[in-house]
Amino acid sequence: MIHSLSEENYLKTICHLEDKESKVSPAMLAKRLKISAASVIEMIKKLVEKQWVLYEKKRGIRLTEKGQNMALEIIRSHRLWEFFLLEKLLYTWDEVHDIAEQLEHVKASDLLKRLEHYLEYPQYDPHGDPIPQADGFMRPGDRIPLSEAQLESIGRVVAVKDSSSDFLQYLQKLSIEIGTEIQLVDKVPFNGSVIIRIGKDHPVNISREFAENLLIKEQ
Amino acid sequence: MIHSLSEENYLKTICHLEDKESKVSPAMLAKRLKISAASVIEMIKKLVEKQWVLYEKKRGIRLTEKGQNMALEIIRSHRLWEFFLLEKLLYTWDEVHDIAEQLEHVKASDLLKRLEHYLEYPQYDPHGDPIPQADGFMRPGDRIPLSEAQLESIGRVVAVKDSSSDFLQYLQKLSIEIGTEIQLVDKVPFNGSVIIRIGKDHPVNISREFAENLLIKEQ
DNA sequence: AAATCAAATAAGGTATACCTAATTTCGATT
DNA sequence: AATCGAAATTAGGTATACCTTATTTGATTT
Repeated sequence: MIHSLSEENYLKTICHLEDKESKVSPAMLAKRLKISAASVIEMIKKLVEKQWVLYEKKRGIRLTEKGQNMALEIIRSHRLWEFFLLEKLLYTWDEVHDIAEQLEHVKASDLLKRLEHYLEYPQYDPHGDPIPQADGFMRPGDRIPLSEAQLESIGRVVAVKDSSSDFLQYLQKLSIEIGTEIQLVDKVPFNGSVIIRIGKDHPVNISREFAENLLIKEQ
Repeated sequence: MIHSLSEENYLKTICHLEDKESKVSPAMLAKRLKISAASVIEMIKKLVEKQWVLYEKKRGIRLTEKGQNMALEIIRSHRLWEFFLLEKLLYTWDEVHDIAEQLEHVKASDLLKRLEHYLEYPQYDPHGDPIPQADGFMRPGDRIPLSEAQLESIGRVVAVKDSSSDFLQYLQKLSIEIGTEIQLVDKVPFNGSVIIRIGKDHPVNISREFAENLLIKEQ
C-alpha cells in the first residue's frame, strides 16, 4: 500500500512520542506536528483503517507492528541522510535535521542499503541517536547528560533536553552550541554543580540542572 | 515565492521541450507529464500568473527569465544527484533517473554547491547531459550518435533517440543496454552502415539508421 | 452530583492538483 | 466560405490534507 508524505510524518512522530511518553494523545501529536487537533483526528482515522495504528481513548495512539516497521524505516532513512550531510557535505550539526526531513521520504529499491554501505555502516547519527538497522533492530542511544559524563572526558554537545528560550539564551551567553566541545573538569559533590571547560576557555562552574539538560556524545 | 513539486515538474518539462521543439503546446506537455490537457491548461494559468511562463496561442508556452532560472536549477539538481547515485551509490545508468526525480526537489541553502563540490564539479551527468552551473550557464552535451563517433573509439551507450519498442527489442537482441561499451570498428561508405564491436564480442554490422539512434559518450 | 475545563470529535470549508465530459476555437481541407 | 477534426478550453467533480468553529465527552474539582 502506498503512503503519502503526511502519513509518513505521522508514523515517525508517533514512534518518537511512544518512546518518550507513556501514552500518545491526539493533542500531543497536534502540538508536535503543528497542525490542529481536528486534522490529527481525521488522519488517525485513516491510519487506523490502513492498520498502521491502533487508537483507544484509554491507551492512546499506538503503532501496529506494520506501522512500527514503517516508522523505523523512515527514522533509519532520516538518520542515514543526516550522517551523509554532516560527513560528506560538511553541513553543521544543527543544519542537517531539516534537510534530512526532506531526504527521508525519497523511495528507491535498495537506497538505504547502498547509502549505509557507502557511509560504512554508521551506528549513530550526528545527534547521538542510534540508526535502526535494516532488520529494524535499534541499539540504545549513546548520548548522555553532561552531568553523567566521565571526569576529564571531552564530549561534544549534540542536543538539549530543555529547549525553553531561557535555557537557549543562557547557552548562547556561554557560547555553547550544537557541536561545541566541552570537557568535564570536576564535579562538586555538595550541590551537584559541575565545572566544565568550554572549548579552550577557562573552566566555569554550572548548576546541576544545567548539566542535566545538556546532552553530549563522548569521543 | 514558494513553489510546489508539481510546479517544478512543469517548469522542468517546459524547459526540456523548449530545447527540442520550436513551440511548446499544452497537448505536448500533457503527453510528457501523462496528465490530461485540461489539467495542463489550469496549471499554465497559474504559472502565467506567477510570471514564470508566458502563453500565447501562436507562440505557445515559453519560460520567462525567472521561470528559466528555476527550471535550470531543478535540472542542475537532477543531474548532480544522478551523478551522485551512479558514482557514490553505484547505481546503474538506467536506475538513477527515477531516484533523481525525487531528490531534485529537496531544498536547502547551499545544497547544490556543497553537492557539486563534494562530487568534484562534474560537467556531465551519467547520460551525457551537461550539468548547468550555479550561474545558469550550460555547455552543450557531449553525447553523440554512434554514427558520428571516431573510428576505433570506444564509447558507452548513454541514451537512445528512438524509444519505440521495436527499436528497444532489437537492442535487447544485440545485448545492448545503457552502459554497454561499443567500439566503432569501421564505417561502410556505400550505405552508411557501420561495423561495431559490442563489449568483447565479434564485430557486427548495423544499419545507418540504427547507428544514428544510439547515443554514446566517448571515453 | 453539579460545575468546569480541556481534550476529543463533528461539521463544514479551503487550496492543490488532478479528473472526465462537454464545448469552443482554429487551422486545414474541401 | 462551409466543414471538419484536433487542440484548447470550460464546467463541474474527486481526493488529500489542511483549516475554523461548534459541540460533545470525560476527568477533576467543588
